[in-house]
This record gives sequence, C-alpha cells and structure tokens, in this order.
Amino acid sequence: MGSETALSGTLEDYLEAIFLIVSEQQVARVRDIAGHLQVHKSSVTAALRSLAERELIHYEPYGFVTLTDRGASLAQGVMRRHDALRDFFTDVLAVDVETAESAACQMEHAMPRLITDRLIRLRRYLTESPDMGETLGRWLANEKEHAETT
Amino acid sequence: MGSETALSGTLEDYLEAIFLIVSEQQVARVRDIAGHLQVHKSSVTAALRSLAERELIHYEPYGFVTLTDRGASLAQGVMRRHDALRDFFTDVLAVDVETAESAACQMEHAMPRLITDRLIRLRRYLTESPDMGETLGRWLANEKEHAETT
DNA sequence: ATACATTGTTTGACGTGTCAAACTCTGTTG
DNA sequence: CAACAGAGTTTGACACGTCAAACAATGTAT
Repeated sequence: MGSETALSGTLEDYLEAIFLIVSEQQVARVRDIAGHLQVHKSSVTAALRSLAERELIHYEPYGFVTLTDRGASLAQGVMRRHDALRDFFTDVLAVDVETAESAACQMEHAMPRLITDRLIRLRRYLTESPDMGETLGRWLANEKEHAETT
Repeated sequence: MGSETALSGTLEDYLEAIFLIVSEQQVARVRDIAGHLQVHKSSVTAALRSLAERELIHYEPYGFVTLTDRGASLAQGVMRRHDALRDFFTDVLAVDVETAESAACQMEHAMPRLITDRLIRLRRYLTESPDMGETLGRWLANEKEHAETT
C-alpha cells in the first residue's frame, strides 16, 4: 500500500499551508504560501515541484495550486497531529496559545498515530469528565504558582 | 547571554549520544557514537568538528571525546526533554516503550521549557496522587479496548 | 620492533532546503 | 494594444547532513 517515501517535515508544512489557504481562498498562490511559511517565492516553486511529483498537489507553472485527494488526506493527517498537540498544550497544560502553536508546529511531524489518538482522548477525558475536571482544575491552579519561574 | 546560534536537532542528537556513552564508558569513541546513531563514521567526524567549534566537546583528531561543561549541561537539557516525553507517553498514555522512545527521540528537539516542565509535573500528579491514580486507571483500562484499531 | 586489524579521517559526491538576483510570464489599466 | 506592476520562475550559490571509498593513524600481538 503505496506510501512511497515518507514526506519530509518541510514538505508536510507546505502541504498544511496549502490546505489552510485553499480552505479560505479557493486556491493557493505561490505568494500566499511563501507568506504563510515565511519563505522566499523561489523556495515555494521548488517545493511545489516536489509535491507535484509525488502527486500530492495539482500544479502547472504559473497556475493555481490545489490538493489532490492523497494530498488532502495527508494534509489532514498533519493538521490532526498539529491540533492534537496544540489543544493538549493549551487546554491541559495551560500553556499560552503562541507557545503551544509554535511548539505544535515543530513537534507535529514525527508523532505516531497511536500517540495522537491517545492525546486527543486524554484531553477530552480530562476536560469533559466532571470528576477529572475538578481535580485537573486543582492541578492547574497549582501550576499558576510555579509559573514565570523561567 | 551567549546562546550563539541554537543547535540543530542533529547536533543535539550527537550531544545526547556522547553524554550517554560517556556515562557508561569513561569516554566516547567515534565508533560508539556512529553505532548509537546508526550513522557512518565519517558523519561522526564531521559532527565532532562542529561540536568542538562550538566548544561543547573536547575533541582532538584520533583522541577520545568528552563533554565540556556547556556541552554537558546542554546534553542534560536534551535528555530531560526526551525523558519527559517518553515517560509521559508510557506512564500516562500507556504507549509501548519502543514507540514512546522513538517518538520522544524525534519530538524532543523543539520542545520549550514550559511545556517540558508541565509535562513532567502532570505525569507526576497523575501517577502519584491517589485520587487521580484511580481515575486515570479507569481511563487507561478504557483505552485498552480501543487499542489495535490502526 | 614489525605486522596487522581496528579505528578514525579525508575526500568527493549527493540530496534537501534555503536565499538573492535576474529573468519571464500574466493580467490590468490607460 | 502597449506598457507596467505584480506574481512566478530560473539560476547559481550556500549550509547542512549523509554516504562510500580511499587513506592514515593507533595499539596490540607476537
């Protein structure tokens, strides 16, 4: 079952960016991707070629970019890991959104399915179950005291 | 205050390997590092030069390798992140050691201090506090059912 | 001490990702 | 439709990390 060769973290980032941009605008332009990833346009062109070779995007030079089915499903996988981490960091560890977001960004790439699933469910359990909710709340309150000791 | 330029994840891996080897043997040899990291000896030589330039290791060609103080403290930081992740994965998320270890290996590099601290404390709280212990236990049992659905 | 296997280094090549600058399309706008 | 600004691409250079193969040093037996 064709996973060819695993994507690099970098290409996963491009895929994710394209997914997000396509969700808002209909279509992704090189300029938007470059802006989103804080990278030069020429780097984007190179990445697009590579993603197109792997058939993860539809791309013709000077044309708009969209995801193939495989590309979209891969991108969703990346985003799921990203969101799982970020939400766990903010909702359970009470970390500020900026820190959570940027850490998630960098840690998302190598996270196995099993850990992603468990993280999502533990967060749900901890934030939604009434008994855990209270205990967690106590822990969180406790954390506030130790905060800002960096 | 002097962080020069942040280490790459790769160099952090070398530093960590050296730390571990030095802990067991007195001294790290190129061969051991290469074995530990599953990399060719020539890659090790290159990495050692780079670490020596940054004054993180004591290194003379054909000589033994040891960590400088800065190197040791950096290595301990990496290991602390590594262990925090691995232990959280195994003890809280009930993930098997191999998966936990290899995921920690790859995710450890970009993890901010704040998140590391919180992760360590949450694990402790969840596994050592009696009330949480029971609730967590129930959650864990529940996880077993959903397992192997990959 | 000399020979030898082990260990370490050098060299040259490659892959990936980045940038900067020159160049080329493309679609407006007058 | 001609000119132009904006968007995209090409090219050449670089940094990083890796490998494979040729080479050099090391120390350990005999």
